[in-house]
Amino acid sequence: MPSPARPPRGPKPTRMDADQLLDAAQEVFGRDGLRAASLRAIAKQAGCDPALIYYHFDSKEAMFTALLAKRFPPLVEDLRRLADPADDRHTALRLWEVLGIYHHHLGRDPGLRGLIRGEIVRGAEGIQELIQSRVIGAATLVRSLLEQGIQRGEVRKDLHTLLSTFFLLKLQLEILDVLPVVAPRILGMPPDEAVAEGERAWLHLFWRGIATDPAAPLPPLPDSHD
Amino acid sequence: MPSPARPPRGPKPTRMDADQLLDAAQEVFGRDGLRAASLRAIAKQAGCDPALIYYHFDSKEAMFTALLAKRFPPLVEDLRRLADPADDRHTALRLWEVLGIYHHHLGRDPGLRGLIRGEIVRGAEGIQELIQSRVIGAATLVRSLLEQGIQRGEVRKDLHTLLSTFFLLKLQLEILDVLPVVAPRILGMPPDEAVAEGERAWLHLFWRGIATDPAAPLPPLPDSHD
DNA sequence: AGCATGATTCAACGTTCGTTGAATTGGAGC
DNA sequence: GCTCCAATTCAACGAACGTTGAATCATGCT
Repeated sequence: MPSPARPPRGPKPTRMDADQLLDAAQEVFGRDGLRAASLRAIAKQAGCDPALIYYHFDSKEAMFTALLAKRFPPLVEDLRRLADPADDRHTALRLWEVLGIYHHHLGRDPGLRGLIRGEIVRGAEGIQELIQSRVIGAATLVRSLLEQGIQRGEVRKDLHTLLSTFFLLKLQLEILDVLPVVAPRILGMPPDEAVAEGERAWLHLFWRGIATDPAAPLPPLPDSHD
Repeated sequence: MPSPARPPRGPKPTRMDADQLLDAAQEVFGRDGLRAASLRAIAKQAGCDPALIYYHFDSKEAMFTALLAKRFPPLVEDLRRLADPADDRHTALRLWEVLGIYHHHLGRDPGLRGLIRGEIVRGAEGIQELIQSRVIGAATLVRSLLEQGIQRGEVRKDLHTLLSTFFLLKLQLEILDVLPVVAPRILGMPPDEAVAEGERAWLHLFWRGIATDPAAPLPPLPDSHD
C-alpha cells in the first residue's frame, strides 16, 4: 500500500482558468474587503489550492486589479451607449436607465460594490488611485448626461453637475448595498422589493431636485431593472 | 550592570484610562475597519502595550461595542433636542442642522463613519444588529422631523419619510467620508471647502425634492458646521 | 511509447494576529 | 517604612496569513 487514498496532485479533470478564480475573488473581496479577504478563503471558494492563485496572478493586489479590469469596462460601455447625445428621450428616463445599469452590473451580489464603496477611502495608496480613475471614467459619462439635460432645458441651469452626479451614483450604491440587508427588519418587505421601491423613490426625489420644472409629471418609468 | 536601560515595567506616571484607549481604537477602527484593525496598532496609537487593552476590555469586539456606547448617545441627544415639536423654525433649516449634527459628531476624523457605513453590510452577525439598532434610534428622530414638516404643510404629503431619511443620512455620511479624499483631485478644492459645498448642494437638492413648493426660496442657511 | 509542458498540490517559511499568565512596579493606606 | 492593590509590561502560545519552491500529475506532440 504505497499511498492509501491520497488525492491526486496534478491537474484536475476540470481546468480552472483565471476567470473562475476572479469570480471567487469577487465574492470574497466583496464580503470581507481587500485587506481582510484571505487567499485561502478565495481558494476555498474556488475549490482549489491557494498556491494555484500564484500560478495565475502575481499577488493578491494583482488579483484585485485584474478584477477591476474585468468588471468595469462592460459597465462603462453601457453608460457610453446611454450617453449618446442622439438619444432624445426625456432626461429623467435616461437617469432611470443609469440606475438600471448600475443595478445590472453591481446589483446581483455583494461583489465589487462594497469594495468600490469602501476601498476608495480606506484602501492602500496605489489601489485608491486605481479605483478613483475607474470611477471617474464612469461618472464623467453620467455627468455629460446631466449637461445634455441642461442644454435641453429640462434640468436647472444652476446645478452643480459634478456634485449631483456624485449624489446620484453614491446613493444608488448605498441602495443596492444596504437596503437588501435592512429591508426585512426595517421596511418589512423582501429585499428585491425594497431595492425596487428605493430606486424609484430616489429617482423621483433626485429628479424633483434638479428639474427645471419640478411639478411637471415624470414620464412613465419602466419596471424594475432585471 | 544589571540592566542597561530597561523601561519600567509597572504603571506609568501618567495613567491610561479606558477613554484614551477608546480614542485610539476609534482612530484605528475607522482607518482599517473592525476586522483589519489590530490590537497592536491600537496599542501603538495609544502608546501602551497591547496586553493593557485586556485589562480594560474583554476582547476586541467588546472594545468595539464600548466605542459605540460612548459615541452614539451624544449624537442622539443632539438630535432629540432638535426634534422637539415646539421648534417652529423652517423645516429646511432644521434639516440643515441635522447635517450639522452629523458633521459635528462624525466629521472630525475617519472614526466611526467608515465603520458605521461599512460594518452594517459586511460585519459579523452580532455587530450588525448592534449597529442597526443604534442607527435606527437616530434615524427615527430625523424621520419625525420630516413628519412634522408634512403636518406643517412644508413637505409633500406623499413622501416616503423612512426612505427619505435613509437618503438624507446616508448621503451625508458619504459626503463626510469621500469628498475630503477625492476633493483635491476631482473638485480642485481643499477638503473642508469641498465638504461645506457638498453639504449645501445636497441640502438644496434634497429640499427641492421633498418640498411642497420647490420653487419657494430657502431660508438662509447659517455658515459651515464647526 | 516517450517526452515536454502546463496545471495543480504539498509542505514549509517568516510574519502578524488575538489572547493569556506571570512578572513587575508606582502609589494609597496604615 | 511596610503592605497591598491596581495598572502595566513581558514573553510566549497557537492560529492564520501571504508567499514560495519543489513535487506531482494530465495531456498533447512527436
